[in-house]
Amino acid sequence: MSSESTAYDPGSVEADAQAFWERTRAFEAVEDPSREKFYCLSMLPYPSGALHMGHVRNYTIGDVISRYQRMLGKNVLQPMAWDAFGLPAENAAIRNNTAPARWTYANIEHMRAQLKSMGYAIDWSREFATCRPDYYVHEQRMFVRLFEKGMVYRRNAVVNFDPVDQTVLANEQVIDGRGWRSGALVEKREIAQWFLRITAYADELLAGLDSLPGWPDAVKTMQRNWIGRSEGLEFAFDVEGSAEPVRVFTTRPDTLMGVTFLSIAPEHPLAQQAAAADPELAVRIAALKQGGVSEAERETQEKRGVEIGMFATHPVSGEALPIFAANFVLMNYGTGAVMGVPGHDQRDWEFAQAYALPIRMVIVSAEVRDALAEIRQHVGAHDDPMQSALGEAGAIDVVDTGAAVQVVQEFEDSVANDGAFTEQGWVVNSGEFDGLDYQGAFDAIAGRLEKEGRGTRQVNFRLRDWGVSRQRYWGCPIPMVHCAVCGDVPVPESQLPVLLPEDVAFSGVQSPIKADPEWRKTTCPRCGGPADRETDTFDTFMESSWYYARYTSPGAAEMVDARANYWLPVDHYIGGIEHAILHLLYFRFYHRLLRDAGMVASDEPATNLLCQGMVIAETFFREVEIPGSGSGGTVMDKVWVNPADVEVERDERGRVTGAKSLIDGAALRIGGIEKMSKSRNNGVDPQAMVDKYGADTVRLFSMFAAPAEYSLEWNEAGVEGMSRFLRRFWREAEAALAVAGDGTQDAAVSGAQLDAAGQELRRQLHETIAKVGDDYGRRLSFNTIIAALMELLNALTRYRGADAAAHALRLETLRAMVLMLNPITPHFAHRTWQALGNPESLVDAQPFPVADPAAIARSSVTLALQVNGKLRGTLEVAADASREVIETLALSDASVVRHVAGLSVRKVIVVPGKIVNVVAS
RNA sequence: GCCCGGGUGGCGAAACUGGUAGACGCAAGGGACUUAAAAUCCCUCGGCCUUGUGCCGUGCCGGUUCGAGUCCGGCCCCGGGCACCA
Repeated sequence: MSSESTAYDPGSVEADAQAFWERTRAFEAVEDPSREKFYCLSMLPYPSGALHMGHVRNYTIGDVISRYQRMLGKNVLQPMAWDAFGLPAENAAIRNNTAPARWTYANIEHMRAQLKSMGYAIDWSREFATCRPDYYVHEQRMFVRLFEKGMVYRRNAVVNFDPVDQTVLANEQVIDGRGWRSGALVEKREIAQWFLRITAYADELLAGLDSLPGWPDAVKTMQRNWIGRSEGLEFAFDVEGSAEPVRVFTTRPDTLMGVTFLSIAPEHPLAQQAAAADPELAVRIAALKQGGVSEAERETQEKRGVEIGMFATHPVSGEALPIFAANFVLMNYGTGAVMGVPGHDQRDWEFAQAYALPIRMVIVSAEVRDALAEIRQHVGAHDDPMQSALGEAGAIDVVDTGAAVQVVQEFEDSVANDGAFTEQGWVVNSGEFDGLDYQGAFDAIAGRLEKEGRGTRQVNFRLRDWGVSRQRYWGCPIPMVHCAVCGDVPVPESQLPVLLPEDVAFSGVQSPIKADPEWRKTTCPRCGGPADRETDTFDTFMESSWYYARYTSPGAAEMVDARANYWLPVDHYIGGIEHAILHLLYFRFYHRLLRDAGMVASDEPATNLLCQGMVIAETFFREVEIPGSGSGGTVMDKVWVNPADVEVERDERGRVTGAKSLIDGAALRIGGIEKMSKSRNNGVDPQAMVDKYGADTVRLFSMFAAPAEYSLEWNEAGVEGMSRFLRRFWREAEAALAVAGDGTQDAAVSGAQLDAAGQELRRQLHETIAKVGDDYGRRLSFNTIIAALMELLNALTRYRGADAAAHALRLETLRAMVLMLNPITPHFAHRTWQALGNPESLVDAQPFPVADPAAIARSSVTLALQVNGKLRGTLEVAADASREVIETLALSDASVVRHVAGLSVRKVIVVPGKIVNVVAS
C-alpha cells in the first residue's frame, strides 16, 4: 500500500510477509528465563495427504492465540510435527502399491508447504515426524524402563477377528458386525497383548481434574465418568460341583437378596469347563463370541445368553442360581462375571424377561415403604408385609389400607411391566436386612460377607489398563523378545532402537515384519539362546502422548532435557472435542510417567484447553441407477457432488429451493449439512480457497463464522464477505493516507479537540479496544472480535470529520485496528502497519493497544423502561443519577403512565445502568 | 444402550453475572453509479394484525422470578465419544 491507489492483492502481500518472517526467523523460540513464556500447542496432524479445513481451523485458532500472547510481550513457542504412524498409511499402501513410509513422507512434504502458505507463526526448527527412529527410540526406552518398574505386563485380551482374512480388525473396520473387506461375521478372539498400568494412576488422574480450571467442564466430566470411580463389594459365589467360586463386583450390595441368576463371559473358565464337557454346549457358547469388541456394539446388540447347566449358591439364602454365559459380559473387564438382579438393573431385567427368570423386588421407594408399613399394622408384624399386601389384599380392612395396597400394587406392576426400579431406596423381602436404606444395607450386607471371608469392600474403576499392542506393521516396534527359556525379556537400552524396516513390500494381509521369518530372529539378551522379537507395534496413541514434551527439547539424548521445565506445562492446548477422553487421558497419564521418571516437574501437561468444533458443509447428490446384485434388476444409488461444483437456487425471500450442477446443469438433491468427509464429497479444499482469496481471508472466515467450540459451516459466500471487509479496510486506510500524507505524524488525539461525532467515534474505538482485548485473552471469543472490528470500520467509514484532529483520529483508529486484527490476519496487518507510517515490523512485539478510560467515560446512560417486565420505552439519565431521581423520572414517563393507568404501583426495581421495572397490579 | 454437548430470523450467529432478543456477516428484495459487466455505495429484511411506544416469538410442556434465550423439572430432535480411526 502506498499513497497512490492500489487494490488489495493478497498474493503479493502474503508472499512478502512470509518471506520476511522466514528471513528474520521471526518465530524461532529461544529459552529465556528472564521472560515470561507462553507455550501454545495445537494437536499435531496425521499426514493423510492434504490439509483439510479441520486442520486450518485448529491451527488458525492456535496461531491467533500465539500471536496475541506475543503482542503481550511473552516468549511464545508454537511448534508443529507429524503423527506419522497409523492405519491409513497401510490402506494407502495397498491401494497405491507403495510402501507406507514413502507415502507418509511425501504427504508430510506436501502438507508442510500448505501449512506454510497459511502464515502460521510456527517454530519449524523443532519439527519432527513420529515415525523416525530418533523419535520412537525414546518411546522404546521408556517402555523397557516401565517394564523394569512393573508398570508393563502382558496378558490375553479380546480383539476383533476376521475368520476369512485371518486378521485382527480395528473397530473402525468392523461394519455392522462384519469385516470391511471380507464381509465375514467378525468374532472375538483372545490374544496375548502388552498393557500399561494406567489404572495405577486412576485416583490421581481423577483428582487432577480439580486442578484444571482452564479445561472445559464437558471434558472434565467425560473424563471423570470414563475413569468411573465407584465403591462396591467384590465377593464370591460358591458353585455346585466346582472348587473355584465365581467372583463378582457390585456397586449395589443392597440388592443382594434380589439376585436370581449369574452371567459370565463366554471366555470365563467356568464356561470353558462346561463347554469342554459338552460339545453341543461348546458350540452355543462359542456363538456368543460373535460380534465386535466395541462397547457400543456390545451394548446395542441383542442380549443373548446360554445356560451352562451349573448353579451358584446364594451366599445368604443358599438358593441355587442358574449360571448363564452371556454376550454382554467381557472377560477383560472386572471379574468377567456379574450378578443378575432383574428387579433393579435394567439390562438384567431385559435378560430375565427374555429367559423367563424370576424378577424379585427387594428395593422400594419411600412411598411404597410407608404403604407397606401401614399394611403391616393391619396384618401383623410376623407376616411378610408385601406378600400379605398383595396375596391377602381382600382380607385386609379395605377402608384403612386400600390406598396403601394400591400404592404397592402399582409399584409391583411397574417393575413387572415397565422395567427395573434402579434408584436407591429401602430394602424389603430381604429377611434380616429389611427396612434398611441404601447405605445401611450396603454396610450390613458387605459386613456380613466380609466376616465370612467371602468378600471385600473395594474401590473399583471403570478405567481399564491401556492395551498398547497392535498387530500392524506401520507403527513403533515393541522392544521385547520372547525366549523359550527366559520368557519375556526387554531389549537392552544399548540395543535400541528396534528399527522398523521402511523399504518393504506390503500386501495388507499380513504385517511385513510378521511375514518375514528373518526379522523376528534374534538372540535372548539374557541367556544368549535363540529367541523371537515381538512383532506387534505400539498403539499410535503412544506417539501422540508425549510429542508435546519433545518439542521443548529438540535433539535431547533422552526424551527431554532441562529445557522442558522452562516451557512446560503447555499454556494453551487446542484440538478437536473428539479427543476429549482417549488422547487427553493418555496425554495426562504420560506426563505423570515423565514426572515419575524425573524428567518434568509439573503434574499436569496443559493448563488451558480449547476444543474446537467440526467443520461441516452442505451435501448434494443425484440418484443414479446401478445394476443390482443378483437377478439383473437395478438399485438406486447416490452420487455425491462437491459443493464447489454446485449452484443453489433460491426464491425471492432467499430460501433455498433447489440446486444444480455447474458441470452439466443437472438438478441435484440437497442432502443436508454434514461433517466434511470423503464419503459425502463435501470437503472444501483449503488450498483452493487460499489460492482464490488469500490465507488471511480464509483465516478471517474460519474465525468469524462460528465460535471456536461450535461446528463451523463452510459457506463460500461468507468467505467473500470477509474478503470484502479486508478490501474496505484497505480502501479506508488509503483514503486516510491520501489526506494525511505518509502517516508518520503524531496520531495522539485528545477528546477536547474533537466534535461530538469525533468524540463518539473515539469512544467506540476505545470501547472496542477494551472488548477485543477481553475477547482475545479471557473469553477466547474470536467471532465477536471480528464483529466489533467490522462495526468500528462501519463507524469510521461514516465519520465525516475533516479537520486536523479528525485526520489524527482516523489514523489512531486505523493503527489500533491493524494491531487488533494482527493475530487473525497477520499478512494484511504486516503490510498495512508499515503503510501507516511504522518503519518497524509489526511482529516485533508491538504491544497490544490499551483502552483510554477517559475516552470511554460517559456522562449519561440509557435505561430500558419496563412495566411488569415488558419493555415500554427507554430513559436517558445522568450517569450518576440517584435511584430516587430515576424512579421519579420513570413514573412520570408518558408511556409508563399509560400502561399503569387503572393499576396501583407496587414497587419500582432499578438496576443501575440497565433497567427500570415498574411493578403494578 | 451408556457418557458429554447443542437447538435463537431464509442461513451462520450476538445477547459475557437473570435485565431493551436478533449486533456483525451471508442470502434475498429495492434503488444509485455504469454503454454493459464487475466492483462499490444507499435503503428494506422474525411473524401477525386492527400499522400501535400493538400482540406474539429463542425445539416442546411445566415451574421459579418484578423480569427467563439464560435458572429448575420433564420430553423431543441433532452432534461428539464409547478403549484397535486419528
